[in-house]
Amino acid sequence: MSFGTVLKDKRREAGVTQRELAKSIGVDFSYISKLENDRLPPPAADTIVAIAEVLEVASEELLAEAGKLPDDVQKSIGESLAAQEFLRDAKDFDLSDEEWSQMRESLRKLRDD
Amino acid sequence: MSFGTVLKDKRREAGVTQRELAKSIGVDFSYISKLENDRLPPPAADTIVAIAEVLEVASEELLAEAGKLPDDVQKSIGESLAAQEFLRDAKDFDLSDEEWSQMRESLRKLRDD
DNA sequence: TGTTGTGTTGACTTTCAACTCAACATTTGC
DNA sequence: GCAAATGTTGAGTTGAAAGTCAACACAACA
Repeated sequence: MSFGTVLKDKRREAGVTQRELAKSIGVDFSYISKLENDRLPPPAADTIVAIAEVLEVASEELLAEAGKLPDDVQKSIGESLAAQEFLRDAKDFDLSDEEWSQMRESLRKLRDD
Repeated sequence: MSFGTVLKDKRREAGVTQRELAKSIGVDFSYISKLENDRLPPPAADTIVAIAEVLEVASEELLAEAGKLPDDVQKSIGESLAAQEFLRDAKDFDLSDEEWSQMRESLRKLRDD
């Protein structure tokens, strides 16, 4: 499932035309067409987030398909040495979805005093 | 402490000239000069990693100063929906260094059964 | 049948990242 | 104090990201 395929499916589920979607995020409609047919690489993270908002889907879904991180997340973890160290380890461990989910739990526990 | 300042300090500590460093990573020496004086934005993540290797410093240190993630980490977490969800939460929590360190501990515990 | 709404394609543009090249300036060792 | 080593600066290059614009295709339906 490519980014284009997912985008096309989600857009249709939302009952929106390419022209409508394009207008509401401020790009040319032909650009949407090319994305849906994988003629162009996925757009910038901001644009993906804007698309997700219009189509009312979780932005992470489209972002992951595109292999991009939202800009704010990218910035906050990129600037933190401690976060970088964590991510290096996490990458080396090659966590499963289930394990990432458990890490989310650990996060929550860290905070719910 | 800018990227340039850190680079200059680390390079001098390593006892290496701009021309030597430049040659060993395959860029022009004038580029190193501009980086050290913050006349240009930090280089691509790959280049930063290459610099760190030559200077024998932990790449994370320079990467964090530049606000960049190494390409392999970027790729592996960018493509994972579960990782994205974790990072969204982590960013919202705005973890301290100490807390990131604890998360690393949780990671380790997840694996050493 | 023709016109309206929707999607596709090719060629081009604009901006930026990541540099290089040539010239000049400054510092350091003798 | 001068020559060699080292560092700085301005202008230009190259390639890729993120699109635009104009033209055409196609389906459907009045």
